Amino acid sequence: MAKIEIPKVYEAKQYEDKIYSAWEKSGFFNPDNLKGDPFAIMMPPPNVTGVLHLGHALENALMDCMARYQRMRGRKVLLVPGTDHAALPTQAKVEKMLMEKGMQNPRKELGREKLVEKIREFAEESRITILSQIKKMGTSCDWSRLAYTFDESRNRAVNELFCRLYKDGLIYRGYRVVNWSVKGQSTSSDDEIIFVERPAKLYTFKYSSDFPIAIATTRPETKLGDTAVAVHPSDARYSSYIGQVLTVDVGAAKPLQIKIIADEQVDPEFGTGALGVTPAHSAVDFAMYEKQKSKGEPIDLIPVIGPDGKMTKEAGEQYAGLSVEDARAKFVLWLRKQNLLMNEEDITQNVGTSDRYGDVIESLPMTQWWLDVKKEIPSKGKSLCDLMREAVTTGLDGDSSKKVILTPDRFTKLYLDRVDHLRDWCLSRQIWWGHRIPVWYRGDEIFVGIEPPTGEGWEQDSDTLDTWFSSGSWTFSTLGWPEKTKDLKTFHPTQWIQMGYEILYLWLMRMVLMSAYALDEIPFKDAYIHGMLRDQHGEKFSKSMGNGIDPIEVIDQYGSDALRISLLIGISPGNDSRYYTEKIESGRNFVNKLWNISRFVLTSTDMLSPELVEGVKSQTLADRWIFSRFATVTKEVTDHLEKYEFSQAGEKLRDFTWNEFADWYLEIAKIQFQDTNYQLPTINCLHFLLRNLLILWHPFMSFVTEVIWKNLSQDLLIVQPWPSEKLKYIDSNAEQDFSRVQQLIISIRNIRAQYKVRPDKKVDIRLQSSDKKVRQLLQENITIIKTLARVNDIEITNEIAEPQSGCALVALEKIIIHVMLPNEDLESERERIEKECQNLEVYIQTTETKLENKEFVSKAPVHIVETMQSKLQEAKEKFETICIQSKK
RNA sequence: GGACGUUUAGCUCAGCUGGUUAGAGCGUCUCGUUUACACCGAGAAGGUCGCAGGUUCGAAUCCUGCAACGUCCACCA
Repeated sequence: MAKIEIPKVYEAKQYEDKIYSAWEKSGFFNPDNLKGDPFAIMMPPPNVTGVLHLGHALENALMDCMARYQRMRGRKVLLVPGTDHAALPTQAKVEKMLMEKGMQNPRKELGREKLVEKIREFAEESRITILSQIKKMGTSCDWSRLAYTFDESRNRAVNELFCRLYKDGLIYRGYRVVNWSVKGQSTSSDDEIIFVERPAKLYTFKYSSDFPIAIATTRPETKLGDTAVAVHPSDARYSSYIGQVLTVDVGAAKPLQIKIIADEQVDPEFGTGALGVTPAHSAVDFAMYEKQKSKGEPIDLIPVIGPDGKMTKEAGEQYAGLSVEDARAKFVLWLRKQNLLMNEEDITQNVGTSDRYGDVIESLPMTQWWLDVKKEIPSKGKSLCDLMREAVTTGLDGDSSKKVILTPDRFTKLYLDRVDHLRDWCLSRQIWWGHRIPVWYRGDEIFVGIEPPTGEGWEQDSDTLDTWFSSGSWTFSTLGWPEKTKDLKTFHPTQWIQMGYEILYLWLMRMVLMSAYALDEIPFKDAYIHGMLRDQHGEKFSKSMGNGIDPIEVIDQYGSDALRISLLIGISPGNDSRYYTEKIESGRNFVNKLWNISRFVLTSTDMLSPELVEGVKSQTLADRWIFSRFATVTKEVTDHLEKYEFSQAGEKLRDFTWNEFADWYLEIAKIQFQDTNYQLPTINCLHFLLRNLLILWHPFMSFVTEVIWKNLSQDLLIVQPWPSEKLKYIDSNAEQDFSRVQQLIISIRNIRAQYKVRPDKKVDIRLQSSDKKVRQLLQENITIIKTLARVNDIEITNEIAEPQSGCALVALEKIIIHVMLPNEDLESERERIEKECQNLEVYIQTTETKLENKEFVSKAPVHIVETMQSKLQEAKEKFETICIQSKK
């Protein structure tokens, strides 16, 4: 059989694309071609606002590692790929691009149809890029089930959900205060507001000179729409005024009717302890407005700011049409002139801004579509909030099999806190890129339905739905819901999902809500929450910082596997991690190491028949040792992966591969090749271990393992069965014995290095042990010791010999090593021994003290005490031989 | 104002339910062109585990307090 030619260096670029197509062609990405219990993972669909960044590379690494592991474990794995149309962010992005190209107002200039077309073009381009990037990352997803949050079947799911929720009375149309972006000319949800700190002025004033209560505000211009003053019910200063209505004229269109109301939420300590209530322009004040209404003591609501961000007619002639800032200045000036302004104070305040348009969010009253999260669902007797709470605590309906487990656990608490603070969700957006609200109007008539109504004159609501409304149904809309498909039955609820903590509220909660409502199911059993990827200084990656890194460039340079392994190792769930060049270089180095390990195994041995590999028989100590270690590591890696401890699994596997298999076993295999008795079994061991290592590594480094595998088998690695925990290989005697030999070799190397013995110079040694078994062990492994420690002559003896001059002395457990130094250096040898003796003395002393402590001996577990005793004994023996003997 | 996270070797981080003399990668130092690999090999140096208390026979690990950094939340108008 011809020898195999394998290049010295693994060039990832040459193989990756070919391997990916081979996988695709094989059909194993599609669970229909697999057997076993279903295991579904839904890919968090990347937004088509842009292309993938390093964070996505981390996500793909996590998902694909899990998918491949489960597939090899014999599960019917479905990983659904997809993208998100990201309604408002995408429209905002395209509008911005159009404006940069010179357009003033894209919506006006293009109109609905043309603008949507522009956005679609952009989105399609992004989608195509994203999908190809996912392939570059090696993600083993089922492309036949590719989904898009904005495609037809997802639209059907969205409409169906909307209609059901409407029929259950959970979706309603209401005139309420919304978060309004003037720049974006649209509402946004509470979750899409970013609070930024900025300096502001807190003005304290009275509405009129005879008004009994002063109020404080940072938004004086909104006070033109005040209809109440709220005080704390137990605030003695103001209690006598509660219930009174006072009329003031501050220059608004009509004199204001200010009612003094009591509200628990007012902080008597802040400002004057009285709050000017502007129901139209504050969510908090609006809540008071509603409270008053339900109490039967209504107050008015006067919008003084319009959707264009300008003051309205209600604000009064002199203010109408002014910008908020101008109106504020003018109103403050007026207050000052009237001598009503009592104080001006610089403070910092948190102001909400639109996450996409960046402008300050105005609170305005508008008629919008809302989802009531607190209202009882007729058929269930509980609210959507209740369902969300149940899903992570008791399980839905108290069924613990319907419980979502978050990893790490601490996110459960954050989730629950959030559920408690949830307010009704504003669903409608005044943008055009998105699922159009399935509601039609004709005069006063309203029609809500999946299909448009029949008859003349109906007009569909021009608004679209919040983008998260469609992503919320992702786990089941991707499986064909509302049809009762086979996929839905097989794969829902899904098993596992991963996502960053930044979308825990935005997405995870909404998926739980939708799934619990529509299917009475949780969307997934396990959610793994990962941290954010940051740059080397711990800064967020961002466009404006210019520190972005293109994952595809990294893959081009270092390979997909190197990127993957460097993202997976050294992370812990929920915590941020840093990305830097050294990390990926060491990933690349390891990939190459595995490549060269394989190169050695494959080129230095002829190809073997599979039968021979299966019938492997380990013979030597080294064989038994490496098999035992392999079995232990297999079990550890499996256990870690079962617990989603990717990093630890990878680390253990790397340590085994590099520090044990390559550094020790491979070197010993070279020695065993020299002996015809061991040659064949050694080759066999190498092949067996290589095969299994490739399997264990496959979830972490899919490409390179598959490339190497080609040399071993006709079949693809992707569906090879995961090695069962070959516990029969575990051999603690072999591990102990081998470790003795290792210690010995390391000690000799150590002495050689210390005394600068040239590498080509072999030394003579004498090994003394009173233990017959140990002497036998040394004798059996004498060739290994000679070769790896570069030793010429070894004398193994029972006799306690006087150390000769020019000889270094090292004591190991049950072995004393005499290394004959070619160049005598008595001075440094004495120093070395003295240092060693000091260490031993300290250790012996502290250990003896511990063991003399009766409480320790009586209370500590037996094995701890026993280990300590034997360690002490050993140390004492060492001390005896080295320190006392050498002093003679 | 709350909540959460982080603080371990020069750097980046592991260390699960408390138990051998605290680990890894990178970097540093010394030596090395041994036919798998210099994207390598051999060896070494380097840590009072943020601070102060407490619980315990025993604490990096559990409890309390404090500090620094970070993140999220909240209506301080």
